[in-house]
Amino acid sequence: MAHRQDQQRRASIHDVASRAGVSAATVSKVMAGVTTVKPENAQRVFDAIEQLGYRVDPLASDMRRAKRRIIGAIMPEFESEFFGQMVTQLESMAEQRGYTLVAASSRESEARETEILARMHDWRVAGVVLAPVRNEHGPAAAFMKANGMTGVLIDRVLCDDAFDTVSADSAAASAEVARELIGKGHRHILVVGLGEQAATVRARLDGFRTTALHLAPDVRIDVVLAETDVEPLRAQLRDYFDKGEFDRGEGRGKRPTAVYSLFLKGTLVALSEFRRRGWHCPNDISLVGFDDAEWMQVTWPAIAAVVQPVRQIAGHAMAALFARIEGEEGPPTARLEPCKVLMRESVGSPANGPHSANPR
Amino acid sequence: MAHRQDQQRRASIHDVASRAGVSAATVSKVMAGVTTVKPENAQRVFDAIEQLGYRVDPLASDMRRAKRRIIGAIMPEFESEFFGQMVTQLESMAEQRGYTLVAASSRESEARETEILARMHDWRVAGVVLAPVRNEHGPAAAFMKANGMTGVLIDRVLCDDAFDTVSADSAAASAEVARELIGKGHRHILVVGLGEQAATVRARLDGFRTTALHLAPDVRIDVVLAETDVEPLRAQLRDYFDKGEFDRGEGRGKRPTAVYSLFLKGTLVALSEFRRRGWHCPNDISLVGFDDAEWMQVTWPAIAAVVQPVRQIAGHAMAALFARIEGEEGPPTARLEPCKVLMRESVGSPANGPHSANPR
DNA sequence: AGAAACGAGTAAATCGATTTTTCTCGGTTG
DNA sequence: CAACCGAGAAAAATCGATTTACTCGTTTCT
Repeated sequence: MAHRQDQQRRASIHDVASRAGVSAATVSKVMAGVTTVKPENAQRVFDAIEQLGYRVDPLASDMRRAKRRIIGAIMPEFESEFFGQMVTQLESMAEQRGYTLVAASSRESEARETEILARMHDWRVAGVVLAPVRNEHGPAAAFMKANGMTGVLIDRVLCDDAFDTVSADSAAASAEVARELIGKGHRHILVVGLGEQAATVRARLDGFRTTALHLAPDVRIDVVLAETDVEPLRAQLRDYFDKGEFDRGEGRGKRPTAVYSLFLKGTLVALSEFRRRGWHCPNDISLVGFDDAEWMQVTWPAIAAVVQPVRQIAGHAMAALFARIEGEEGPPTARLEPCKVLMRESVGSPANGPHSANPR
Repeated sequence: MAHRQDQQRRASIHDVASRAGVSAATVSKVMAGVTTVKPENAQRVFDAIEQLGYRVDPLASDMRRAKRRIIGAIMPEFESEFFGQMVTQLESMAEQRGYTLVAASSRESEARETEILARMHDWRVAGVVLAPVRNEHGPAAAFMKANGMTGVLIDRVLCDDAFDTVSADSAAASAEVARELIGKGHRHILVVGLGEQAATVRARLDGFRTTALHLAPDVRIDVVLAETDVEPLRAQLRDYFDKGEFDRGEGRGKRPTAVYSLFLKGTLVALSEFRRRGWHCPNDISLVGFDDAEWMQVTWPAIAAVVQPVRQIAGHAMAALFARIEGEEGPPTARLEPCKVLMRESVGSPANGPHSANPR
């Protein structure tokens, strides 16, 4: 049972050394597993460590090396399942290698992002996993480049000439969504998105549009994109539905029969706008959203969604990062991880629905 | 424009000192704002800092002090909105005071919780915000006590004899839920919960039961509690509904007319069980859940929920923690922050619903 | 005038570990 | 018998900032 100092200051390597009757250097060697130590002395050191409850101070230990055993992670936010899972994954992988993960949220601000990065640079982190607010061309990536930091970009990126990137294959997933919707007979689809500048949103939109037009050249695709905030998007969406003549009961001539949201918040906004109008899925309108969430399969109806492979993204990001930390050279890689599209009840065929604006 | 060393090793305080033609001690004093420095020298120091792009190494800076400017935060998980917001808040408050927040997730395991805590102790963090997996009597709190660590307990706690605690006033909120449900005429209510050992779950259950029985002594309250995992709860819940004679169409004699979930996951489980049976809220059954989530107000129907005051909890936790760090003495305080109860559409009156098991 | 006080600054110790260099001692070799 | 070798361990340097203790001048007070 090792409890000596209790709330006093903790034992240092010198305390261990003097108790074992050797020098601090020897203790260090024993802990590092160097073999040129007499077994007898090694045993005395182990005993002393045990008795004093000694543990290495990671701060002091890191002092001398240029790269500290710390990994920084910068996420746009912590509130969503996606980034929550991402941090959890990253944390456990960093831990496995004896690194400490320090996570910070940029709160969707590029200025803050750069600030955090500068602070992490101050800490001389070994590497950074950056999920940029917009895309790979922001000031944060530039900062990393300018300061020779080691890092990996994830999520809202496609590829970069300086850093490895890992993200979901948005384009492929969107193409599949397009196939599904077109296949079900939808010919007028509204795409809503948030974050006009996000690399992923662009890829999702293009992937969807290309495939949809290819499969059904007569399809009409409307787009409502907002820059950053959710409220402008809500306003624009409301406007879109108000200005169109969808509520005049002319049947399905003008009103979209399906909505594809490129972002989780967009799905929420679309849903709440449907509610405001008394529209139900899938009878009045179909809905698919990028990004899955736990609640989507328990609501009525269950919401169809594109599931991002969080584990894979985190795994490959960390693998790439540690490879670079260990000195791997070579051109940056750009990885795209395949998504799963879960077609749930919120998607139906336009033929089945009344597509009227009157609930019940 | 300060970019000299680029990817080389960064400037240290000695580099600044030699460039300014003073000693390192003087540089340190200038940065600390000590007034006994000749303005001329101070200026030279500032210039050198500017030119070299010098920034203090927080690691080295912390080396000498017993308590480092690091705050540890341990949450049961990162995936939920609640803890996500909590971490975001804690982070920004730590930052404001020039501290770095290191967040870790115990993944609902007490063993991991203690491990993380030990690692944070190694880092000699100035303080810890611990959201324990179960309650204030776990091994983690004991570890903190035994090692004289400074800390605050939040969320799944009531009060403690060694640490300040801050949590939502679960009992009061549950009492309000009881008032609402009883007021609407419900006389047979099912309470579902997860985490039998969590301090908060107990408080929520007791608060609800006491008030409900007080207002309507004839009320029947059934309880389905599962220990830790969500799957056993789902099984128990299914069992509960199967064994009862609720599906036999005997009207509202035996079937509960409302469900109160004590935990977010419980709300999801309840909802999915309703779906499986084709029950709709609020016509077939009413639902209120502890813990709010963004999606709850956009689904159809919107789910009634108890909103925890995350900001207040985080704020008071940090205030208490920093007070202790700065040496405040005195007995530990136990704070209960008031919740808001949002009665949304998922709650109705039993008189209005068919309470039949057949949907549509 | 001499002592005390003060202003401005520096060298050196310190924090706790790691790493390089140096030293010691027993044994071997020429 | 001196030179050499090598295992094992101690001493010292290092990492970068802070802090203590101390050194000069200069001014002020008695």
